[in-house]
Amino acid sequence: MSRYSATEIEARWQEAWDKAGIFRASRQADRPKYYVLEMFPYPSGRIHMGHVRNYTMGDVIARYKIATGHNVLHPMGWDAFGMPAENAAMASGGHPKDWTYQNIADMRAQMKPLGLSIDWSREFATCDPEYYGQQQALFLDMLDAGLVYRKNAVVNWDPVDMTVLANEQVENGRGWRSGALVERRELTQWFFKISSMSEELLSALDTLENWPAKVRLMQENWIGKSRGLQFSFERTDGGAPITVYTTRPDTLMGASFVGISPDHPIAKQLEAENPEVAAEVARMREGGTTEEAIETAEKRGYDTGIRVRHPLDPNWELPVWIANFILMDYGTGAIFACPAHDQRDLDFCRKYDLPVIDTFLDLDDPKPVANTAFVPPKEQKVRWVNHFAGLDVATGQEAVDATIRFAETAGWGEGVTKYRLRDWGLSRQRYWGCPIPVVHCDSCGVVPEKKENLPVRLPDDVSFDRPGNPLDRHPTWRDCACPSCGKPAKRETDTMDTFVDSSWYFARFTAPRAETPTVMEDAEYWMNVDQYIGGIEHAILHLLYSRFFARAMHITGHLPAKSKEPFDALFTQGMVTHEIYQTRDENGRPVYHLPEDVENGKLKATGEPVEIIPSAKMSKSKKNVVDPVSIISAFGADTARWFVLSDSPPERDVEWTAAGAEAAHKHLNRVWNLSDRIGAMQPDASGEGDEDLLREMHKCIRDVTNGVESFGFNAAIAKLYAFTNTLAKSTAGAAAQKQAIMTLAQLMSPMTPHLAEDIWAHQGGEGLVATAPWPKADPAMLVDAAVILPIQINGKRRAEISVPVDMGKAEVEKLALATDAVQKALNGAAPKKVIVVPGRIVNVVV
RNA sequence: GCGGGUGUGGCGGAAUGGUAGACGCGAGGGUCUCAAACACCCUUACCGCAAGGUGUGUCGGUUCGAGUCCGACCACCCGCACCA
Repeated sequence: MSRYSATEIEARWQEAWDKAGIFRASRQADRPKYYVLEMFPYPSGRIHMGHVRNYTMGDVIARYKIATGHNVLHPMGWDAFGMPAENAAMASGGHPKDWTYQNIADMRAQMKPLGLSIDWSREFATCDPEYYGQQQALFLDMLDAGLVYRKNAVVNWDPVDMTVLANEQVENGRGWRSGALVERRELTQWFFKISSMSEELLSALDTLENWPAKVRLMQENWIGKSRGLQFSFERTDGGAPITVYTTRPDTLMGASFVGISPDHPIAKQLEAENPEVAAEVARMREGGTTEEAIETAEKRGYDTGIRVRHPLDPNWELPVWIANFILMDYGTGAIFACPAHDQRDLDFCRKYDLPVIDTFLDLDDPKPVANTAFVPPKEQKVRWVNHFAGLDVATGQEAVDATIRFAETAGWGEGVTKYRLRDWGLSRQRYWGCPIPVVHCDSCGVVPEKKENLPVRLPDDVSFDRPGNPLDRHPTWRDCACPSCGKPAKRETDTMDTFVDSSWYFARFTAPRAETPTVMEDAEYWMNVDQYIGGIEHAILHLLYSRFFARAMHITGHLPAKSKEPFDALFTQGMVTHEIYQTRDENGRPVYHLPEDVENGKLKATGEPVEIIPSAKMSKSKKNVVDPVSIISAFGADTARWFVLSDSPPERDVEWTAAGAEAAHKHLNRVWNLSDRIGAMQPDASGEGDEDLLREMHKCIRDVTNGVESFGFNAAIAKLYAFTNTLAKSTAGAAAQKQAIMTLAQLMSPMTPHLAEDIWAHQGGEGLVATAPWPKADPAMLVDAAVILPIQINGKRRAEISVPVDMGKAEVEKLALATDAVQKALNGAAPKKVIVVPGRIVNVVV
């Protein structure tokens, strides 16, 4: 008898797959294709358990699809541009390129032992000139198509990273990577016209049926479509009218004041002229922009002294206030406040003693607003106090529509649809990114580089001893000839946001070595991604940008029309979490400890007890990390794969526990021993219960297949556990047991491919289990001859009977009524009602 | 504040409106062993000696029957842009 040695068999089978080339994808018109993709990693240098979980899920799908006859594309690459490489270069003096490629080599070496069914021949990194050169070509095509433009813009400047951040990359007023307070600066920037597709990107969300509803909703909110009324208030001093946008124009008769943002041109003008305003506005701008700060921040306002006329009553004058809760970059940066129906406005008016006017009342409880604004859902009917368009009882939505029509007819306002989505600023003042392929010429202006000169390569001879962009201070790289007039000119030194790199890599995988961004035949064949898998953290940015890019690539002829939505199905997996072990230093500050240094709640080294903090996402700072490499060397890849799939539903977080990992390993050992035992049986040995075993086997095929198809990996694994237990206890003959163990190996092969392969070979299976056709459940074997029916009395289970599966309702009822429990409950009386659900249950109502 | 999600044993979690707690962990008991480890077997929602009763966050409702459907509420988690 031999022993299960994961290290030995895993290396052997990986070599066998490699040799057979079974994961190499090529176009085959006669087979259905399947493209499965996991979000590609940033090459940090170390894989973590989150990667293992992400790639294992994709691998299960990929291997299952291979077994069901699909031509599978399952590629892998590296999201390799970005600031950590520059940070590392600044910290330790190396070159971002060397750092990145070394990390890629390290990570690839850590990933390969996982035994993933990846077509490594398609691998690329976004920092390969062959990739970013094609990205530059795409950029030029998009420029041609009017999808890229330059404008002066106030940008978020990160003073630590010395770079511009997209609005979306600013978190609570701080840079999302550096955490530094963001400053506002004006620069000329390149923008993608993503806002030109707002409506399209919004309405197409409805077609993404196989995306999580949550992600679609997040994108919907991000695009932020609203319908409202735009109109102007005339100033009594004859100054330029103040234009406001409102989604509740129906409350105009409840207007209390006009509010403008501290960044509104009028506020800025007053700020420049009047020191008192300047001081007040400065106070409004300070204070955190965090949720908490905003929640607790007091409403602040300043009466400008400006007065405006109400559009419906020239004698009605409203004051104009600067208010800290009005944002300049939404709508027009000016509003009218209706305190009766907006809590913010109400708080403000109570503070500054401004009037509160009810415009509509609750039908059931028509009392005036006191200190809580009356804000019913827009679908709720309310009674109007004084509606200029003559409404009496109507919903808010009806009133909004009526008001817009009224204003348009009267000519003092217009209905406007606005989107919150803003254009995507892509310029970054960084070295380690894709150079923007344009040239600045004194005579010709901004000139696109010629395609034959692509890629515009990053120079290698750069240093990072000073902050800022080394391309700016490079002695020769900037100098070039103008592509248009040939005179000396300067290259653009900005590089692209790394979100550009990840916005089309999925398309590049279909033709990774092509001399054009894509090849239409390959894109036609392989696109779309049938199943995309990744973290929820990319719900908005990456996925929205990719949707935009896919459309842009269609417009520029790089993708077929069907790829406008590039990801047919999306799955967002949960995180891997772990308990946190903490002690405190002499100053009471927390000190964290790696799980491998802790045993039974004590530090291995000193015996000091640790405080155990409930599980959280694995993070280096909390040291609650488990290194996949050490798990693989201790237990093997199959154990790690099995465990990350087994304990929780894939969309939820899974808690890594040492006990769980050991249990997974024990189980795989048990399966291996089982195969060993069955292999040693006399081939013609007969036994008891062949049919029972095979029936269970077919049920297991059905359940595991359903589980894999529906991302119920944990449920599929539970069924595999149960069937293994059944097989271990079976006394069936050798032939049945052999069939059972081989089927078990096949069903396990997407999750634990190496072990499955070894068992398959041990049992004399033909070829590789990786390419063996997926087993089919025989419907006839799924139906049991007899079924146990629970008997309920008034909905409570009291007894059970065993009946043939095809027994008629009347007969079942007779048997049920004859049971002791029912007889006792009836006590001679007739039942009020008997419900018989065939094959399920009998309920007797007494 | 707005939007979304989740609440089931000691723990992770199963359950097309039909036997709540599959499967795993942990725990307890046993076999083997000089002993331990490994392995294997049994038990394990709670209360109760038992009969029996109670149980899926809380309260109500629909139903022959509710973890599942409906209403209100509570708690926790996630996202967000005070979005007019």
